[in-house]
Amino acid sequence: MKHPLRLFKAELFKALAHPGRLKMLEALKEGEKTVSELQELLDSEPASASQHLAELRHKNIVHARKEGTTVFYSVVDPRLFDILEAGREMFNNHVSRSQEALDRDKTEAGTVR
Amino acid sequence: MKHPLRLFKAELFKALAHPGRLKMLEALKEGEKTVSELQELLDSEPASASQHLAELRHKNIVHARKEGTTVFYSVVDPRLFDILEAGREMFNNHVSRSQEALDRDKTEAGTVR
DNA sequence: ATGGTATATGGCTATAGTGCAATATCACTG
DNA sequence: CAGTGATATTGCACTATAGCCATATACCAT
Repeated sequence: MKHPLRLFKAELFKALAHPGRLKMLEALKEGEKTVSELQELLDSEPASASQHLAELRHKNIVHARKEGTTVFYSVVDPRLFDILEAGREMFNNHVSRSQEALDRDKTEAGTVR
Repeated sequence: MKHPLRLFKAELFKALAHPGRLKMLEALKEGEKTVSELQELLDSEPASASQHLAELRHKNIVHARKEGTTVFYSVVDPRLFDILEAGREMFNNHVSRSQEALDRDKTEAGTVR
């Protein structure tokens, strides 16, 4: 393979690049959740959630534990939550910057040149 | 908008979900780079790199500074590098786990049951 | 059978890569 | 200093591939 690390990262971020999957993963921060619980988070068909979970499973981002007929999911590496957290921070910074830009423009608009 | 934070994250990770863009962003850890320099990292047409940069630009992940005919790119929020770093750690953990699994299987294979 | 999940398939949209044209700036040269 | 060419970067049109959702079907433990 050409560059395993970069390919892994690309696959990882691809797995995170979807609001539904993000929502489910965020929910898993509290610990194990059943498929049914995760499905309820998404406003789409149950099968859809199952497909998203399969993707996360295949990339070894989550682990499935079967107990009777119900399946419990959990994230494999807690480091994942750091990534999600950093993403949130970047969002906050992004909003701050936008706000500052707005303020700056407003001020300049009222300035006599 | 439904949930700006999650949408932002999804867009962010989508932007990172490509080996070429990752490579360019990683290179920007050292500081500003020109488009030409970044293009050389990718083994594809110059136009391709330019499009990827445009995508990163539109999502406010990188900033473009024009000087004459050459354009210098830099990342807007250094927190991005933490995400990349966490991704790398997850890769390392992933390989470790795989290796352990292999060792375990090997041992079990040689074990009389 | 039924409940809880998973997979297969088809249609639709989005994204990637390529080749080529367009624009902008700089460096010459006449 | 107009004209020409070289360089840097972007935009556009096209084709190919990948992702998403929904419907339908299969699995598996009770």
